[in-house]
Amino acid sequence: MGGETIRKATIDLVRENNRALILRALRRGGAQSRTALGQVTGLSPAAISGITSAMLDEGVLLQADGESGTAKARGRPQVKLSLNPLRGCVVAVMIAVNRIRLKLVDYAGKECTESHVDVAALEMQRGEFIRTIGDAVFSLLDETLNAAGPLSRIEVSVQGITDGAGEKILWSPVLRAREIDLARRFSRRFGVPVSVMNDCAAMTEALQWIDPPRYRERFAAILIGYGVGMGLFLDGAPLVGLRDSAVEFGHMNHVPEGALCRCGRRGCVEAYAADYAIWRRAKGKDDQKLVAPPSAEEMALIEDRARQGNEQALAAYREAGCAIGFGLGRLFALIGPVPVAFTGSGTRTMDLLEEGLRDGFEQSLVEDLRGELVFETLGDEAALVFKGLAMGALNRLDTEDIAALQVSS
Amino acid sequence: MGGETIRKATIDLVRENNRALILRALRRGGAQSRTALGQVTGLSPAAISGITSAMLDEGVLLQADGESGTAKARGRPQVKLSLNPLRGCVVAVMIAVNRIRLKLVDYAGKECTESHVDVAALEMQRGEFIRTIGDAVFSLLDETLNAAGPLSRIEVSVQGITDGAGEKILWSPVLRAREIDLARRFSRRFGVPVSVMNDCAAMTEALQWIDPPRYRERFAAILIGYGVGMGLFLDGAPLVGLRDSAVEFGHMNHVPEGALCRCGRRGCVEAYAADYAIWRRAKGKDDQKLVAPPSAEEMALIEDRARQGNEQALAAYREAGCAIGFGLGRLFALIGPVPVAFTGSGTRTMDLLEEGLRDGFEQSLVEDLRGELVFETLGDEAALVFKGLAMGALNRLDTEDIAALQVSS
DNA sequence: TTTATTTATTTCACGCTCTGAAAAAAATGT
DNA sequence: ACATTTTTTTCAGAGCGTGAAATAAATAAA
Repeated sequence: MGGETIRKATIDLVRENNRALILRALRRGGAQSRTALGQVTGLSPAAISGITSAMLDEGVLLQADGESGTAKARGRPQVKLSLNPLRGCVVAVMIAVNRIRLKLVDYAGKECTESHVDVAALEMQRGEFIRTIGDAVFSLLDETLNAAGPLSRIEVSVQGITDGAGEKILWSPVLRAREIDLARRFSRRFGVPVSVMNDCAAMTEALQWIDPPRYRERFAAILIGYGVGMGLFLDGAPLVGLRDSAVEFGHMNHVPEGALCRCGRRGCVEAYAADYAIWRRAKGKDDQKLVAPPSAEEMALIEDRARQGNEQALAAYREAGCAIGFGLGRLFALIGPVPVAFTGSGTRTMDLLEEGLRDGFEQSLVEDLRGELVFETLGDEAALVFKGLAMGALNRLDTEDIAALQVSS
Repeated sequence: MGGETIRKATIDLVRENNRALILRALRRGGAQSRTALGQVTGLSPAAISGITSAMLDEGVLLQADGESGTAKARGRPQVKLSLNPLRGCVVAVMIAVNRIRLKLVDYAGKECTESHVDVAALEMQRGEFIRTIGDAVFSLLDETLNAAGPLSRIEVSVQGITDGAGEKILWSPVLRAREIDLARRFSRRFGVPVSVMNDCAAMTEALQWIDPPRYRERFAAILIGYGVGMGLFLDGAPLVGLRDSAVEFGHMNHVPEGALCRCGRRGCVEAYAADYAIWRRAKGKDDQKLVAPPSAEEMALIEDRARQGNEQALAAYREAGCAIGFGLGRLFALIGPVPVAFTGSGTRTMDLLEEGLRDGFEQSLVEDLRGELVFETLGDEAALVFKGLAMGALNRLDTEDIAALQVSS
């Protein structure tokens, strides 16, 4: 309301805005006729006609010349327009512990090819690491051949902290190097825009496309597993810090002077809710001693024990849930209640966490006015992250590159 | 980046945007020549000429016909344009405990008249309360006579919770009634748009105008006194909840199962940092018992005692600061570090709070990466609130009413 | 098979925007 | 009185969306 930086508007801005409007309608609603686009966007038939014919010429759109979907209607049949898959493609890169996964998605949003590289990233030098990813992208492009258009964007996700501009990895628990300027290095090598984002931020972009009624203006995505991460979507965009990717829910303090966290401080949410925290609590270890990250098998053992009624294991899950619940309560105290999506390996035991979670939430909740805690648990976080990376990249491609009017034409 | 709802753009949008741009330049930079406006906005001389001549005709702008500020320059002298004070006026209403204060500000931003009504708001019925404020606005308008233009907007602030749309007071500690729909009632009586906002939200709007270099994109305003409130400015606009005014920093949990708060829950920041919390701690009272709000004299007594080295009093201030420090650390964990402005009666003892504040902040801080805690203490909160109300109202008047092109013309 | 009807899309005149260049205005210097 | 300098206005030009009319492409009816 107060201080958005307004910029000068020219006539071009109108066209760019309306081009983006039409692209978004097609991306969200799939192939549509010009008439349908007119209804969705509110633009006049004349405007739709002008804009789409330009985009057809540019090779951005495709006209469904063949059959008409709506047969035997009375008048002239609608001709459906769709995004041209060959207009370009984006590559989504997900950096995980010891494995880099890649997917290539065409302009229409279809996943074409994928690959992965197993690497000991924690032991790699910055240069080698960057080269490895670059080579993997190159191979994937090679493999795709002519199944998709030319590379248009690369989008990278990583667990950890990226910079606010989406250019660098500042720090990641899965990497040894710091301050890795992926964007500059890759955009030089591939000649296309490159962004880096936190994996939880990528998940929020995905949720928006997967379940728009629920995840619309404001919502949060929480990843529980090796650590605890959060992506926050606020007023139509992922919240990103001015200097870094912000949203360090896992390292928000839960209890002053509380349990020891990997980060060296005490009482972080993560020190109660991450794998290692649950494990050490269930094992009755000193919560002021750090433990090595437990394996999936070890966590399964703890889970079994809890399900068999072991008090200490149950308490570990309860306290983990409680830390998250208090954290959510504190978040809601600051930005109001928002729907939450949980993912990650830690959500396998969501039923064990839930009691503590609701308990902690209730205790830290401000007012009964504030509405209920609305959350759901989503399975495969990797699929979410990829979806978010791809849709984010395509969306930026639409608005920044394709909707934008070329200076020379 | 992801999902801003784009709307259809027409040619009118361009004009409206550029009109708003020029109005903002004049409001921020004071009277300026057309040339200067061109440099600030980036618009061509032709565009500036067209827009300003329309606004002069409409009576929005005023031309400084008399002397030229920059004498004896070589060429044709610049003619300064300014906002026409008589274009309209706004009334800012600040609802405080037992006193309602009003200021009338002309379109150019000058405070014209002010008044106040002493009322026992806590004992008033909804209808009587609304009528009392309305009458006060009426009297103020009467008193102003022709010193300002016609009433264009009313902006009301209140301590407590307003709705997200800025129409109702949902709950306030200084009022008995709930769900007071001021906007509808007043806009019917006065025939102008009316907004209601939380007092801390108003302060953020003020900070933006008072010290733009420091308070630009993101910052927080914290009011310490009878209670603890916060206004959060995020990406160019005050953060407001979807259903209510959100940002309940004072009732964000500090310690699970902690001290008893006025709100009935335990461990809220306010239960450590508000007047009554400091008082009861310094007096060695049970922190699980609520106490009546201490008077200014009683608080001064506690302050004296602390300054004389009384351990218990010092601890009260230290713990109050600590609660705020932890709260800030948690806020920063979620949205990244932002500059903070403190106001309110509680800041008289900022020196006593500061040690605990920095201590708590350090303990809850995530990384040394995250930058230092930058804050300042500002004196008179009422002045800030009024400034915020007035500038907010004028800004909305500019963008929503004056920049907007009339349908019939 | 031909004609009427219906619906989708395109075309065109119009009014609006900003821009760039040229013209006009208003001061000072010579 | 004329040249110079700077500000402001004017005007042609290109681009945009709109609304109305024209065109296209199908089915239903004759």
